[in-house]
Amino acid sequence: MANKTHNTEEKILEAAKTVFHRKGFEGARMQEIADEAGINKALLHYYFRTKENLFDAVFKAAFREIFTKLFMTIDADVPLEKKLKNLISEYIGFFQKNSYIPGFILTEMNQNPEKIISVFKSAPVSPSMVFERMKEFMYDEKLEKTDVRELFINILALCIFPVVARPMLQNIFDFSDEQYDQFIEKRKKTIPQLIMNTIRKK
Amino acid sequence: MANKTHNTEEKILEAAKTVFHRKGFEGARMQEIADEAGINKALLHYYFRTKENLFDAVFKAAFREIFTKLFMTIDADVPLEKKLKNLISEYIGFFQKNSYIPGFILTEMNQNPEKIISVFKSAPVSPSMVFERMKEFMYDEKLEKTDVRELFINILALCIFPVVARPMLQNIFDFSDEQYDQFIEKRKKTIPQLIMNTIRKK
DNA sequence: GTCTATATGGCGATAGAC
DNA sequence: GTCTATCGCCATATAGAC
Repeated sequence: MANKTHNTEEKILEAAKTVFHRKGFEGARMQEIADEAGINKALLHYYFRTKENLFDAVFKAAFREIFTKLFMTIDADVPLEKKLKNLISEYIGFFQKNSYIPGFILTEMNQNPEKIISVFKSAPVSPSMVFERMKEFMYDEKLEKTDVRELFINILALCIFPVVARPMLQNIFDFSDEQYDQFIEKRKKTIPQLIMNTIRKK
Repeated sequence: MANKTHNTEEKILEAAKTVFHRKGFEGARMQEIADEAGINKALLHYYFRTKENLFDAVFKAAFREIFTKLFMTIDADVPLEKKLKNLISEYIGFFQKNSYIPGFILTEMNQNPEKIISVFKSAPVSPSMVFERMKEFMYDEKLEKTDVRELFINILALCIFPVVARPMLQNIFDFSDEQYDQFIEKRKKTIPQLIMNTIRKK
């Protein structure tokens, strides 16, 4: 007979994910997480002992998710232009399904940088690995002299900002949810074009 | 003899700005704000009654600051290419001096979108005014067929993301504070080039 | 207007029964 | 493993003297 450890633990993590993503560490309430999971508050502490432990688990998962995705797409064996297109398109697609993750990471990064950086260093897939992999790949191609760091940041900025600033931007443009989704969808094509413009052999 | 209302009120606002920018609404403590202002906790409530009132004042100020800056630069009477260059360069310069503001706005926007949107609507300088002004201006020029909304978002993304994601990026690239500042400085030139590439008559 | 002292409530965490 | 009840603390907010 299987005990209920895994079931309950996963329910808790799922609930914690929802609440932490929406409210951040300081804003989240253990009671709210318990309600979301359909269990008692004491049980949260039985499984994770402290709010901080629970948060760490959620943050690490979010972090792994977003950078594993980046890594996989960069590592595929296809030509540069195609790869950039895939990278950007799949990355944006990922955000459409996981729109809370980027804001969550940026928020906690700004409010507790030291702690968050320690997560970077211990992570199995680190941002710097992703960046190094990208650098290697870029040097293999004959391209316009390009600062790869700048390229890296530009791609992330163009993909992530529209997701994170969505409440503001949607309001400015007076877009419905559907219209904004379509707008993002269109960027899967326009961002690769914009990026290729900056690195293509003249 | 002037009473001390304005002096004290300004001291409080200045202190609250510092603490809220660093910790966000939930993370900030009234005691910490009082200490920062060199006054007593009870006095905060005498002037602003609730933490929320105090926060609103700070948020509105941050909001006004960032969009007034955008508006001013867009509204200057110079040719397009020059204007874009100024806009981006001055906007980035503004962030170098006010690096907490973008992260602060994004954080609170993600954690309480409804409330934040109400600030947008009541603000004297609204983001949509800035956007409309930019749109008018773009149509006066003969340019590559361009979605002005997309252009607007791209500029904001490229300027703001490196500031907001600084803790992560600085860690990835293993940059010192000075090196990262230089890196941002360089973007005052490269971002306008990149943007002009996308809209210049072919 | 500014302070000290205190009320009030909520939150993370634990004790202990089942 | 899961629950109810409760502790102890800390944060916002108020009362009231000066």
